This record gives sequence, structure tokens and C-alpha cells, in this order.
Amino acid sequence: MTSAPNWLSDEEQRTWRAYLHATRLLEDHLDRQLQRDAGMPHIYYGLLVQLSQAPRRRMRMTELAKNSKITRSRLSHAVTRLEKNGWVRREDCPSDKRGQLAILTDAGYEVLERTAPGHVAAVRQAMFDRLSPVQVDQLGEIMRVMAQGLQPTDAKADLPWLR
Amino acid sequence: MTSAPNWLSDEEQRTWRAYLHATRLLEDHLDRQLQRDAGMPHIYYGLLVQLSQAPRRRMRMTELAKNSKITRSRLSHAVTRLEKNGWVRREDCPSDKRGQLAILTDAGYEVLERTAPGHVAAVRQAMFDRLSPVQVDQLGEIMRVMAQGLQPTDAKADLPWLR
DNA sequence: CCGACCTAGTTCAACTTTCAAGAAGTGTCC
DNA sequence: GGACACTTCTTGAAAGTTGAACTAGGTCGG
Repeated sequence: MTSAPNWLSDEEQRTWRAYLHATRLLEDHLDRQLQRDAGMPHIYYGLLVQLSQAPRRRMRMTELAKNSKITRSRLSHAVTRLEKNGWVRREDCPSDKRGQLAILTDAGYEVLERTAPGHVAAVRQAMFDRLSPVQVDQLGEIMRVMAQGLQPTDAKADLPWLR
Repeated sequence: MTSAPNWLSDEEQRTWRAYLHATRLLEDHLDRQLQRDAGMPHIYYGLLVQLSQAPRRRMRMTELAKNSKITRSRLSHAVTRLEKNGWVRREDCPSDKRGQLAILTDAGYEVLERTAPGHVAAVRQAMFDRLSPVQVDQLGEIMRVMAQGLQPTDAKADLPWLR
């Protein structure tokens, strides 16, 4: 950061621009699709999906936040809203009195059943139908590399000499 | 959409999940980086970059919105905010009285000069430093395909029989 | 068991985004 | 030139997000 700026090459700029455009367009597209068909934004829908796949359709708030890559604050607001819709309810965690469980209700499950096919179709149409199987593999690998590099690492784990 | 749901395969699900995680983590990361170093979210920063590259550092609102893949409404609010910061100003378009030009001010240009190196470094660190040159090519091609499929097409252009 | 420190979750205020509605200008067709 | 449709941009209210502050409960060393 103290050295001369290491600008992006033209090729890199093109890629970066394409990345920004594609990701923005896709997220907007899915947000609108789900707002229209399921009455919630994409990220809220993702929370219901997570819960539907968890044992007993319930999860600790912090775990749900981590899996969904959002802050606890954001999750807290989101669950409040989903609770008002009757799709999720909260329950005290029996083993840790600080904890809360977010639980998918039957109504929430039904929303998923009803809207999942349309959502999958939208995802397919935007991504998997347009890419070759090889490209899908490449994309998966690339995204895994990037996600790994961005994982909020535990500072202590990285800096053992501070312990 | 009337046929049986065409679920994602396990491989596709893994890819989709990785995509969601990586894109979310990166956008959050850049938002925080720019909020801290430049005092604005990533998308606002992108607007300044666009303007800085336009002839005479100015652009019609609609064009800027299109290039940035955001709605005109969102842009309008954003420019209002950037105007309050003194980084952008508005001017009437001489050739079309409905039009407005968004113009990058000197102060806006200086913010870019000051913060661009750090931002590029963050982008590099998250993406280009972690991917092989081949992967960068692959990513670029994949993102171009996706963006093209999501481009909001002019309905009339697609449905000439309606004219 | 006590104090210091950590973690879980919520809340508040400030900010951003969305959607629908509206003001104002342009283009076209007759 | 006037009706009509369309484009440009803004606005206002509702919804969502952020970051910091806060409450409450857990943990660990002495």
C-alpha cells in the first residue's frame, strides 16, 4: 500500500467490470423475482432455505448469520420481519440462556414449497442454462477460492504471537 | 414453469452456494473498505469512477444509471448525497431540457486520487492475486455471458410483431 | 465466588434502497 | 398546433441495512 499503485491491466479491468455488472444484474433480478413471487427479498428467502435444511428446521441465530454471510444485526431485523409474516418464530435456546433459535413454521415451509420451483428456474435461466458444464466447474472453483480469501478469519488464530 | 421442478444437482448447488458466499463477502468487504477510506459505499464510489472517465467528467443521469446498472431513482438519491459531500454537482443539459448532467467536481476527483490505490489493492487482494491468469480469463468470459443474459432487453426490440 | 472479559442477541439512529407517483419536456401523427 | 404517448428525472414513504451501544448470560483465572 506504500508502493506505487499497482493498477489493473486492461484485461483485468474488463473482467472486473463484467463481474460487477453480472453480479449486480443477477442480484437485482432475483430480488425482484422473489419479491414478486414470494413477498420477500432474496436474502430473506435464503434464510428460510437454510432453516428448511437444518435439523428440526431450527438454528441458532449466530449460526444462521454465519451460514448466510450476514451480520447478526441484519439477521435480527430480518427474523423480526419474517416473524411478522408468520414464516419464522423465535424460541429460547434451552442450553444457553443468551441464545435464540429461529424456527421455520409450517407456513414458512409452505411458502418455500410453493415458490422454490420458480426460483430455481430463475437461477437456472440466469446461470446454469447459459454456461457449459466446464464453465460451471470453473465458476465453482473460482468462487470457492475467492470466498476462502474473504473468510473473516479469527484474528487470534492468525496472530498467535499476540496470545 | 408448469413442468416438474428441475432441481439443481449437488454440484450445481455447491457452485451456487459458493457464488452467493463469494459475491456477498466481496461486496461487504469492499463496502467496508470504501466506507472507511473514502466515506462512501462501493456503488457511490463506482459512480465517481464512471464520471472521472467520461469526457469533461460529466454524464447524463440516465446514461450513468445504465452504465452502473442501477435505477434512475437510486441514482437520483445517490447524486443528491454526493452533491452534499461536494464531490458531484448537477447542471442542466443544454440540448434536452428534461436532462441533467452529473459532473465530478475537483474535490470529487481528489477523493478518487487519494483512495483509488487502496481500493485497487483491495480488489487485487480479493480476486486477482488469488486467481491464476487462466482463471481470470474464465471468470471474465463467464461473467460476460451471464451479464448478457440478464441485460434488460427492450421489449419492443424483442417483440417486433407488437409494433 | 469474584472480577475481568468474552459471546449472543437486540435496539437505536442514520443512511440507503425501492416502488409508485408525479412534474416537466420531447416526438409524432394527423 | 394539439392530442397522445413516451422519456427524463425527482420525490416521498416504506422497507431494509449499518455500526455502535447496550443488556444479559457465560467463562476462566485466581
